[in-house]
Amino acid sequence: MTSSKQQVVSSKGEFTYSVLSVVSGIPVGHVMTYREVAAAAGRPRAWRAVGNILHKNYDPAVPCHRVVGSDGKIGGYNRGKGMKRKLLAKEGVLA
DNA sequence: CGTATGACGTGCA
DNA sequence: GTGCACGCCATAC
Repeated sequence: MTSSKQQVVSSKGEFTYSVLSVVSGIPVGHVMTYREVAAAAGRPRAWRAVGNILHKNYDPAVPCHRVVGSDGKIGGYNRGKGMKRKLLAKEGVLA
């Protein structure tokens, strides 16, 4: 395969790519906290950046609505906090 | 390049 | 029980 490196990562850090990958891999009916996602991405101390990444990431393939705070509380959502809450309730994650 | 922010988390008063 | 302040990482401007 040719040589050199291919920039398969869209111009973003490896950490961002991992976070999006992990979030997109969350099964329906299950939620992960920002801390868990950051840990799964390889930076258990970067949950703060995870929120930033999701906030800037408008990728529909990333169910950021399955990512909640440590209290299982909804933080925010690039499409509307109400929408996130509705999606969680629909999946049975939220009462 | 450097600065400031951000969808947070935790501890302490 | 509640509120305030600090710390941490990465991104974007």
